[in-house]
Amino acid sequence: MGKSNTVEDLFAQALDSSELSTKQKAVLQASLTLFSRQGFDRTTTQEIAELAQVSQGTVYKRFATKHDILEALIEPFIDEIIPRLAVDFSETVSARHLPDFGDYLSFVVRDRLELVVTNRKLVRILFAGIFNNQHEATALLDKVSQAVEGVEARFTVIFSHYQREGQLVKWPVRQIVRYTAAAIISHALPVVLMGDDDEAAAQPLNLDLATEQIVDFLRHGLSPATA
Amino acid sequence: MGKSNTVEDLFAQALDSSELSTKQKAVLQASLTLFSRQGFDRTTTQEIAELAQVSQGTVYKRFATKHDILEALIEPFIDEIIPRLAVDFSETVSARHLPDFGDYLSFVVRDRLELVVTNRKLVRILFAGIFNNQHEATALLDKVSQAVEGVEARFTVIFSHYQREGQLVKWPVRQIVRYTAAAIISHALPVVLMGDDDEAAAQPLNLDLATEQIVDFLRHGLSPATA
Amino acid sequence: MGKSNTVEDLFAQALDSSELSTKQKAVLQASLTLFSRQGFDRTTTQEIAELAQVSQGTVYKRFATKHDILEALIEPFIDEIIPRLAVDFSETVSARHLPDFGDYLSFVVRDRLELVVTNRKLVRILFAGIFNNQHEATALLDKVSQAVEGVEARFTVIFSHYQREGQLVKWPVRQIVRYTAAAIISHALPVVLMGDDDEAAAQPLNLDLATEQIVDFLRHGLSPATA
Amino acid sequence: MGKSNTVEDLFAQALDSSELSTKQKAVLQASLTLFSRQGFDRTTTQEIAELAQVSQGTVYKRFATKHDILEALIEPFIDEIIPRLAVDFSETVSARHLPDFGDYLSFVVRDRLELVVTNRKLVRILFAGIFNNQHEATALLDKVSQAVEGVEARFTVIFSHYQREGQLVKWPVRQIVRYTAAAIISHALPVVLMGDDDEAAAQPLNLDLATEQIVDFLRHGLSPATA
DNA sequence: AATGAATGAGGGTTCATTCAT
DNA sequence: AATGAATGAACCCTCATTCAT
Repeated sequence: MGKSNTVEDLFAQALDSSELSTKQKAVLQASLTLFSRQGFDRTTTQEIAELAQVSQGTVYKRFATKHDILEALIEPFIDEIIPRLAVDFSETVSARHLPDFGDYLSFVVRDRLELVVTNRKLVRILFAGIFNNQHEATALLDKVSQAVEGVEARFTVIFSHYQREGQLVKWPVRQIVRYTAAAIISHALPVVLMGDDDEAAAQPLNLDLATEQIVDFLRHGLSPATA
Repeated sequence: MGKSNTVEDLFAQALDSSELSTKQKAVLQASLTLFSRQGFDRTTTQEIAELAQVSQGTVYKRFATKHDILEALIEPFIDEIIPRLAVDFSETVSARHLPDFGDYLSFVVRDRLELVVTNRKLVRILFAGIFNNQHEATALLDKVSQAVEGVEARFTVIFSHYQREGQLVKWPVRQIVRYTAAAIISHALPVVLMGDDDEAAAQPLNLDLATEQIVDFLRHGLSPATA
Repeated sequence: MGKSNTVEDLFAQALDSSELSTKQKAVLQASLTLFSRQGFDRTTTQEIAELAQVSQGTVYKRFATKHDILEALIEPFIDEIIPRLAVDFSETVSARHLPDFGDYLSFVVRDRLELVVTNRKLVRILFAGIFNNQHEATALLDKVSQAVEGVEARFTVIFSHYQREGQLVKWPVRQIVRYTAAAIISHALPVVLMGDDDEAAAQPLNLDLATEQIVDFLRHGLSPATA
Repeated sequence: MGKSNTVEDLFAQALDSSELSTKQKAVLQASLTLFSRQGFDRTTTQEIAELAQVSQGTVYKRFATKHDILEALIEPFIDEIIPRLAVDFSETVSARHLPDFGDYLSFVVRDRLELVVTNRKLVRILFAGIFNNQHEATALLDKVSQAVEGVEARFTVIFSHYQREGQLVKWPVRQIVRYTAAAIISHALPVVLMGDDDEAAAQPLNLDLATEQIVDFLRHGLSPATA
């Protein structure tokens, strides 16, 4: 059981646990699919009911409004998974004490890629919300900011190790994180944007290859040699 | 002045030229603001009419449907500006024959950053559309793909120059473009996501600083030295 | 003791007797309170179930529809209590043979006031139904008419006694009854309309004083002297 | 032009004036009829639209909610007509200086009867609301109380005149008003409760006869002679 | 060209009622 | 007898779109 399981488990937990009946879970699953496919506003509760093979009334038995369904999907992701993963993650890394920055990068990049790809429907919904609503955008950016701050110290420790050993440029943590994230997203974005209708084609990303390329890039940059 | 004007001019042209009356332009401007602020689906034609200080009937005098307004905003950006800029840009670059890859990067990065920041409302609308609708997403990805292909040859020429001189790693054009774009977006995203309600605070990005950081990153990468 | 018990007993009987389980009685009691407080249409079966501390299914175990609950509350009042009271009452009066019209009035007025106040929740429901629905109104007016007709002969006998002795004006029975009822209602209405949420404050009517005032009015009228 | 015109004019004014279009007035008229016939809660906006020969959307063009329609009907009656009539009325009476209490009573009773009968639909709606909702009941009782207080002084003046001349019992104003109102209502109630579907049969009350009976009652009371 | 009243299809939501456990 | 999850018809309301002026 590697990192990948953890991610999936956390999400599965969020859906499975709770006192949700089978039908309520079907409602959430259908909503996830439809919100992701055609957007929150263009998804009718009728459609949700049909896909979940449930009556419209059942949709409203547990969730008072359509927006509550959205929150039921997003909140566990925002409020639990993101911060928890951040902590788990940095703990795991320190524990392993990866001596080589390349190994560290491989680990981080692969883990993040997997997280995004696994939850790509949710990521799509999240981003749609952010781009659609400046309030949501600000609110989310704040949450992310706080989550990052909460674990920034850990990263500082980790990074300073590699920096002392001359394996990592001495930039502020945030800047290093930013470019790492950007490189990851540049690979993840097409996967996130592409349709999921054929669930079989849901793994169009070669995780190993992508990781290798990103790490290559992050280690050596575009320039083949330092001036 | 210089490049910046070009971008603005092109967009202004797209709005001014046409046979649009003052009121119709007000409609487009109001739609741009509202779609960007609260999303296409959550913007009513009533709201557009009010912000444009126009009757609801007037909105429909020129545009048959609400979606037509969206297209009137996006299409010039997609169909004309992007490809034209790509061409203009590569022509300008070849013409100038920047001998140093760093200079080239500075030029490219600053130009792109400015493009995104200037048109951030439109960018927001575009991304919201993409994340909200898998069809739109696929369609747009295709268009971008084609646009890139159209100018790929030019980039190949430019890049091979720097590559021959040992200033640029010998990766495929697409990969170089991808990471360049990713680094740019990592700086542009917060600006795009932040609200525009206070137009005065609309330039929270230090263009020079951001350009410098990105170029720094793209030239030397995270690693301070090559193994 | 005395008349008051009769009224309450009759109503209590109507609820207790039947083959109603404890829970079913709780349903009726909760319905009475809620229908009276917020109206039949604005009371949900959910609310009834909650106030009765019973599941929604239980509500429907005994009563096929929500309207059946209403009928279960109203019908005993309409079909049994009103006519029976009318009979009991006129019998009691004849039996006692009150020689003075003032004494007769005191007896009648107090009895009626008590009846209305004791059953004010039901009265509220009844009136709401009447004002809300012209069919119900007509139907009820008919029933009341019939009930009155049924005992009109008795009243005629009683009244003619007082009329012969010069204690009562020689108006038709209906007219005498009408004004008596009107005077009673003018005192009972505020009590009926006021809220019952604080059951302790449920007796804001001084029965003795009200009776005295009404009798005073009915005996002497507004004019202090006859022309 | 007698009193009757004044009452009708006031109500007509309330509907006609305002900046209501023909269709909006039709909506109000249809709502008045339907609310009165079958109650507010059992009237659908669909039915209102149909009776008003208007689309459902039109109903909501001027009134944001169904409840707003109710208020648009009731508020002018409560907030303007009632207090205004009270003032107009007492002024008229003082001006005329009716020397005989019987004449005064005739005037008052006829005027009130006419008011209630003319606006019987509204009265029905008002009472339904009161009996259906304890909050509304309390609120309305307060308003009525205030309105009465506002003109109580005038009545005191008028009444004391008759009282000094031995034409009126020396009871508090409120009590005299109460029994007068009760007697009026006892005649008006059947008319209010009866259906209006056949508008031709809308005058089932002989105004002259009813007035005469009530005045008779109020002057001499049930007792043919004072002890 | 512009207006704004009018339309009506369709959406989110409620709630009386049913039924498997 | 009792439960409470499930149902689905119907309701209030919204909003893109039309059209007479």
